Amino acid sequence: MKPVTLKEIAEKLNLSITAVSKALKDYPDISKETKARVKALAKELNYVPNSFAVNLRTKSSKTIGVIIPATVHHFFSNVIKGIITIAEEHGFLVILLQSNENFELEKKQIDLLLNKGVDGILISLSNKTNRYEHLNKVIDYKVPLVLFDKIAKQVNCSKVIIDDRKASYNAVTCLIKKGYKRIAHFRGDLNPQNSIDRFLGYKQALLDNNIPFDKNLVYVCNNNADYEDGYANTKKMIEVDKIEVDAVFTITDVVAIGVLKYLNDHKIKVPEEIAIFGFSNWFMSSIVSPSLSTVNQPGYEMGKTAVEILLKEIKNKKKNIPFDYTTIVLETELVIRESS
Amino acid sequence: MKPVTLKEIAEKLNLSITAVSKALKDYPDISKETKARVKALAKELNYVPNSFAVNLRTKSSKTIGVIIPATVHHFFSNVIKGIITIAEEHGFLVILLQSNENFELEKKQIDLLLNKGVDGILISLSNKTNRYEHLNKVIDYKVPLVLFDKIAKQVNCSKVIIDDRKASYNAVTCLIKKGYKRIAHFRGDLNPQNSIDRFLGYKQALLDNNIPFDKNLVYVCNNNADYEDGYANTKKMIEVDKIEVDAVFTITDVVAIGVLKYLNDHKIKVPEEIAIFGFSNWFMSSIVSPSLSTVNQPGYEMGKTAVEILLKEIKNKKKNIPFDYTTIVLETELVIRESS
DNA sequence: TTGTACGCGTTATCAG
DNA sequence: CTGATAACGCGTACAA
Repeated sequence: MKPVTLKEIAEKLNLSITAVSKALKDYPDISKETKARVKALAKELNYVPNSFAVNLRTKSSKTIGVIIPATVHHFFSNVIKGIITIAEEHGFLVILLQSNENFELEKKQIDLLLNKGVDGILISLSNKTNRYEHLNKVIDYKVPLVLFDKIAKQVNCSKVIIDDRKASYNAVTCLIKKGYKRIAHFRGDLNPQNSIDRFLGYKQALLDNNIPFDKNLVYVCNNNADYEDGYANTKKMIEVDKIEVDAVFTITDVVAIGVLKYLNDHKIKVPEEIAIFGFSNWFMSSIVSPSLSTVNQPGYEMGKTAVEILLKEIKNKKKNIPFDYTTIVLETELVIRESS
Repeated sequence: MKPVTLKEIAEKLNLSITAVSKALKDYPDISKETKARVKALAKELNYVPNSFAVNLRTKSSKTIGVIIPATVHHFFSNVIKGIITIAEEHGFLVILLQSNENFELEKKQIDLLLNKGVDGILISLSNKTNRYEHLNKVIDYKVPLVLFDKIAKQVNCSKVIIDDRKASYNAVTCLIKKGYKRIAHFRGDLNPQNSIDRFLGYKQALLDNNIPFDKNLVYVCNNNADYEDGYANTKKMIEVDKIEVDAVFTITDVVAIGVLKYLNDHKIKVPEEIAIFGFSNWFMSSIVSPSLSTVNQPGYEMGKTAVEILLKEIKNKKKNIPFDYTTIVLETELVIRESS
């Protein structure tokens, strides 16, 4: 089962390697007849080009690298699916790396991908990332780069995001319109843009509706914004801080489910006593009781859009066509359910 | 920012390319002095070997391919995390592909990986896969192959699994011990080994405890064994078929959550009227009310074990050390919670 | 229409 | 200790 090479085909057909190579690629300067002979034999022998050699020659690998903070989040699973699917349709394979919210690891992984010779890189930044030399290095190397979801505005490249601030503003406004007045916010880490924007949207919505902003109503989810954060923060808010609220707006659905669990466990009625509003539209939020109001965040589409931009940049770069960086903002919408 | 090559270093140092190459790889036949000079300059110029060239020369890419049916399942997310993490620690990168439970796609993806020249392949089969030429092709090409989770016994290669039959047997036995007698089973598709084994475990547990097997108590989850399946099957069982049961054992936690949702919606008390037992120990099963009894299925560890075996086979193959295929069976345990 | 010859960047063999 | 030289398999400008 030794792989067949151009050379072998050439020998069997008494042709030069060049002729065979050209014939297979339908160069106009090869006779129809030889093309047919070559192709027939190639098919018969099951010829496939050695991609290592092709890579070396063409200086491209038909491979893109993807770095995400975590795969286990349902949102990222969908993004990945979008990326992989579309990339494959265009003949590109995807190398997946996970930074685990670790800045140092993220830097190392960028280097790994660069050394591997990927044709482009897609990345969603870790929460800890606050310097960008590694990304600028990618740009210096002229390797197309697209940031998605968790981005840094300072970096000069294409981006795919949602308008976190607006989405968050709309969610909180919706709560206010329904009469909720003391709205807590369980925010994410202090560093990520995401988390900042959602917080700012929350704040703005309050101010625009003449509700004073009260920093005591803001709790930080340090534990990676997961279920525990929601539960623990609710517990602290109610049992320790004895703060009374009539609604909670969370950075994430999983956190919201933590809140819900606490409230359910303590027979606090949702939404009568306290309403909940999540973010991301994880499928579980439609299943829990009461079902959760949330913001729909299009994961698959984000992945799809990000690769599409990346592939276009890769193509343009190869043809030496200059291109501008774009920032695509995907639409989100409110999903109103029982919890608000 | 042009990449530096061995040649350039050689020229600047008035050495041969060979000497430089050897120096960098610490060959014993290069003087300490030259080694030092070469390494110093290499570091200064930021030399990194061109991996395309290395691949071509060494006929290996330090890359492994992974095919899974779906990323969105929490279980597979964990497996992937295990694979990626361990592979990276050993200097291997991972190309991820998703078959979407589609046999044709799976075949195509195997070819893609083979053509890419990955050093090994890890695969969890799609539910539709019932022929194995594509896997045998991998073996013919002498590319190390490890099956995990959804495997085919017929294929001659290493495997990492859990003992589905035993796990299932234990779960059902546990239900019986607690006094449940009419236990329904919501099984998976008819084809996958997984699904068959869990069904057989269920059946065996009944027989061993003198409970007659009743095929009317078995429902198939055709819809990819997800939430909808659980809900719809419960509805059908109760409303249409009017079958009375005192417990339901499901192929998966998500299905179990569907069952739970229906029962909660219809004020049927869990576990007093109907008990539920799931499979996989998804983190949501500890959060829903009542929390779900389930079988813990070690995803991360499965991924980790599978790559470790694969990497060992890759290494042995390179050194021409013969090796035997192994089948590792990972331990599962019952997690008893409120629903049973 | 076909073939020659060279280069891609590295590694391996062998001679000095 | 060091360095030619030959692969690895393919692509392409140029010559024939």
